[in-house]
Amino acid sequence: MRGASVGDGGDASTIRNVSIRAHYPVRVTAEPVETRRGGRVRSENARLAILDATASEFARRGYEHLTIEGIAAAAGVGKQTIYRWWRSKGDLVAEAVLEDRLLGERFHIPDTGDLRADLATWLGEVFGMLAGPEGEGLLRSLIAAAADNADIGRRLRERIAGEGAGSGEASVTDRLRSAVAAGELATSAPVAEIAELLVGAVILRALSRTGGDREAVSRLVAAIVG
Amino acid sequence: MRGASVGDGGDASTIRNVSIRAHYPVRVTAEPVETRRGGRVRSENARLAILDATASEFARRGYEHLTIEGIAAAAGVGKQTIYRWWRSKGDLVAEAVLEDRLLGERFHIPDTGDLRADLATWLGEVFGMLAGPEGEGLLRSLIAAAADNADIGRRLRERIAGEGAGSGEASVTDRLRSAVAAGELATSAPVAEIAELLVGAVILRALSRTGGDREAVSRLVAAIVG
Amino acid sequence: MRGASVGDGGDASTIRNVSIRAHYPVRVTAEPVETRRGGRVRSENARLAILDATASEFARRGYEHLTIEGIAAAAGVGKQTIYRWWRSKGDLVAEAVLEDRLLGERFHIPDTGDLRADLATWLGEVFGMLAGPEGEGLLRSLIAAAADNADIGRRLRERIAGEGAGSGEASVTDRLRSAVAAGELATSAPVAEIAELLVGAVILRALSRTGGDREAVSRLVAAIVG
Amino acid sequence: MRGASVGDGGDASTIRNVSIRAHYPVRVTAEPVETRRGGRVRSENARLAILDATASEFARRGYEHLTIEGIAAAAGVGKQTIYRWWRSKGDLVAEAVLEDRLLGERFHIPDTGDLRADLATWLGEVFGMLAGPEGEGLLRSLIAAAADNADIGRRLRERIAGEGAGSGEASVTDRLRSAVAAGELATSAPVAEIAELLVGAVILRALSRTGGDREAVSRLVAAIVG
DNA sequence: GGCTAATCGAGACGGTACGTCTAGTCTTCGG
DNA sequence: CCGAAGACTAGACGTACCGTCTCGATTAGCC
Repeated sequence: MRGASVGDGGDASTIRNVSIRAHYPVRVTAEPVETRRGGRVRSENARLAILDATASEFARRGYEHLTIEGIAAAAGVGKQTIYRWWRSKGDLVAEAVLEDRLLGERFHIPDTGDLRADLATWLGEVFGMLAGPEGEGLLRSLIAAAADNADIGRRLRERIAGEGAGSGEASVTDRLRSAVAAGELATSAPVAEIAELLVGAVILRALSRTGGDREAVSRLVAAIVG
Repeated sequence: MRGASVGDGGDASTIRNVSIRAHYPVRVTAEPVETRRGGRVRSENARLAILDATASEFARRGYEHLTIEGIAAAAGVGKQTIYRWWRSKGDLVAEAVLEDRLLGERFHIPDTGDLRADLATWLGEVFGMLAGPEGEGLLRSLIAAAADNADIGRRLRERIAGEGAGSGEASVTDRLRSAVAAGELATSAPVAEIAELLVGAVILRALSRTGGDREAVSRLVAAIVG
Repeated sequence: MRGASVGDGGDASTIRNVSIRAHYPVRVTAEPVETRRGGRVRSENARLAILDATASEFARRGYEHLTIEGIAAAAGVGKQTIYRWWRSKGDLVAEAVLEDRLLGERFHIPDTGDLRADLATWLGEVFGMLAGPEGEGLLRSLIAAAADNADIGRRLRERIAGEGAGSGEASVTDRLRSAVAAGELATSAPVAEIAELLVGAVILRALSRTGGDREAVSRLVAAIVG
Repeated sequence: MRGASVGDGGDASTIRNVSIRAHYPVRVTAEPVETRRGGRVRSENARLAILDATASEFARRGYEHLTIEGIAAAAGVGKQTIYRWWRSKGDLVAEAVLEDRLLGERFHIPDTGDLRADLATWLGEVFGMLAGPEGEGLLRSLIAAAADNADIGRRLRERIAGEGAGSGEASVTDRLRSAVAAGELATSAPVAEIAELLVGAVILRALSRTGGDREAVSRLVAAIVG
């Protein structure tokens, strides 16, 4: 299936993020960058089409079966346009993760004031997602991607366990800090470590296909913030 | 590079394990198994050569760059002999993991009587292995393999976090139980959950390429068995 | 599709021909052959099943796509039973041709007393067969077989052009001789050469996919026995 | 044995013929061909290397044992480049025959003014070639190829028996016409049929491995142009 | 009736080649 | 110079057969 051609009208008005690599016309930083001489500028349309295609192909086929050719076809783009700006599919997926095209709101953790309940709710949701058919392979695909590409690994950790996850999404660490502020957790509580252990357990469950019922969830919560 | 041919002299005297699939002459169980009619029996030599080659290729190139052709060549075996007995490289690696060809003693956890110290030692070693060049990709490759193949995921969990890891290797859970028996840990301690959280954290560290110094290790230990 | 097993009841009562190779129980020649000691005798059932399967597979798929495995399966026979008695599929087809399993009556030439008319009839039939869907590939497959295997080539020539074609089938040469005897052709007529030229033309037409209408046929006949 | 890589420098200055298929830059016809948009053009270097390799492999191993992989390796070309432009080895050989890479001057027929002598000379040479070791399999391989592929069959017939054989090579028909013009043969002589019968006889001799001494040759000539 | 020996169906073995797919690079045209 | 298109070399994929090598099970002739 071949997507419609992107065209290249140049109406790059909907820039959503900043590219990782240099030689990009629209930038946040003000540095002039070796003042390019002549030549057509990079097409923002193409870039977005590629990232969109990456996200949808990733969701559809998983990281392992992701192909550059498939992405190029789905994006209506030449392969070279991808290779010109990204070194590998790992890079590509890393940027898609960075732009929050893959995780979405799937790892949102609530804040009702009751930390243990919130953690249980969150874990329950995530485990449910793992069991479900649609999200079944998503997290595992992300894990495979992270195993392959350092940037993805780092970003995945920041996004879920880290602090200041960006994109307005609260991470587990953020929720724990909120609990400390609310007096639910001791000030001395090792917030970062707890988050790390919790997220690690989720990943292990994803890898071992071990579902988790309500009781398993509460036992896990009790073990870490008992 | 082509390995020497396996030959097939039939001197399969060093059987190390039991095959996963049926139709195999040497078995532990006494069941006669649908009494074969005709046909040469499966070559144990070929099976072992394939698993050995799988292990060494895996260590050398990682799961993603593992090729069936490479394994066949290294094992001195026809490709069909692999495809006859395993459906995919995932299956192949799963059996190699099952037969302890990949992990070896790398995740051995000591038992000196001091649980916290032992856990710290173990975490330190594992983190060190992650940082080192040789084991650098090993765990991440195993994670990728587990993301791809359910059997590998399950087996990996059992082997490291599970109980009765088999092969005489003690798992984290085993060590924790020993601590409970020694009175170091309360009888009510959620042993399985602690092991899971700990192993999960290791996997997360592997994915995020986050090293861990001595202090980070002790903070992690304190957070979980403080 | 696997043919029913041949069984091996030993009721080899319907022997139709003599095997090419030695070590066969039923023979014309009386030589005792290195007096075998013990051992099971060759199964005539298996031999016939193999030749039948060869013929039907040949008709169905042609010489190029004939496979030993296919024949073995269709005959309900082990591959080794084929390799024990024939060296190649060429040998196998050669014996099938020898036993008239492939040509049948397809190249029968009539004898009405009018040589030219008979030749025209014969050529017309053969050309018609070439055009038809069923016999379309048959002659070409035989040609391919002959190109591959000397025995087949020789036998094919004998059977169609040669004298004493055996099997009660009259060859072109036989028909020409009959014409000489009837005074239709001069005693000095180069019978063998005429037959050769005629059959060669048929083969060339088969290879070049050149059909031949009634007129083309009579022109050919006129050119050779004008 | 792997041929040197073709490179692709674009110095395709020695174009020898016109490709069969479309989408090719160098053409005789002036038709603009659906005005290509983008895309690298077909490499003439690769095309020639493939056809050369086909010819040499054909001569060396014969049609049956010709392999696409062998040709690709000998031509220093990827397999896909072959499959992109030809559907089968039959197609490939057909184009090689079309470009006169296989027959060469081997079937050249002399014209001394004495038709019968010339035919005898020609037949003698061809039969000699059939007997010799180098050309032994060549004609039979071509026959096998023709049996497999219609284009080859047609072309083979044109080239040897047909008129206006192209490539400046005179065919048997051409020689017969010359004899008619010289008054050696009656104007009413069925030139085409005589050529066909003669060439057919040659093919039959090739298939049946029947050599032909001087006398056999003259008998054949006498039978057809007596 | 046991022994010896060669056959039978069956099917695993090391290999070769198939035709397809994708990687990453290179080359064309058009904007 | 960018971008779409698409040909290029390279090499792995999973399948089909090759011809060989065991298997257990028959089935003869000879003791």
